[in-house]
Amino acid sequence: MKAQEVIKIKDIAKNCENVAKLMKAMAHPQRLMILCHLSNAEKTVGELESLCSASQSQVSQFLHRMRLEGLVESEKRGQHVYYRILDIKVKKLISALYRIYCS
Amino acid sequence: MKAQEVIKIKDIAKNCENVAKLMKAMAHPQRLMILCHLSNAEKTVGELESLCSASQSQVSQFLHRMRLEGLVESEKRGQHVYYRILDIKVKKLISALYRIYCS
DNA sequence: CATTTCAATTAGTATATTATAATATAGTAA
DNA sequence: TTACTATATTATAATATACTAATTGAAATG
Repeated sequence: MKAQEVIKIKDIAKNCENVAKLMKAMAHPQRLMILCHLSNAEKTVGELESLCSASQSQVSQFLHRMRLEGLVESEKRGQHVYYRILDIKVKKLISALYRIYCS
Repeated sequence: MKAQEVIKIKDIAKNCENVAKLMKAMAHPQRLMILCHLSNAEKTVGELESLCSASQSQVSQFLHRMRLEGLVESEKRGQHVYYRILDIKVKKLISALYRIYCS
């Protein structure tokens, strides 16, 4: 991070609604975990279920919400539904979080 | 951003609770706006009130919450209470958001 | 066709969040 | 003391979110 990066408030202001909305959608331990897993590769609902130790219903509901908000997209192939990240901003943000928290 | 940065899930997993908590605290249009203003310089409650077009009560409650969660700290000087960002991670995250959304 | 598997949906309850309005406190100035 | 300014607190109502359990749907397999 640049030491003294000046945030131009006008630039942020017009985006605050959108940014806050995205953050809100991500701001849940298991939704965040789901996104982290998806940021590496697409996964099926069942895989996410065990990876995130959440119930089938919960995972399905989390994914539903995140699909509605444009964070992820799904595709049915064979007997599974594969989910992957749709919004590139989500990937960027996950990377940023990774750098901030895991370095 | 590196094109194909691999997120190590184990690293994230143990932090998901904390990261989600921080994001949740930031994930509100006006709280985010407050933090953006504070990321440039400390401000009084009254200043934030007009900068963020929120009611006195709202700003006070937002600040209270964010103080409880360790995002900001306050100091009384003269007749004003000055707030500033306490958690360096908040500054880093705001910078990251700025880069993602405003470039 | 019947069964199984994977996923989505629905309903119900509990909890959290938000906005608003009203009131309280603390410090300063007159 | 009174009045004023800055900030905090409280109560309430409306809305949103989260969790659980149960049901449903649809495709695949026997």
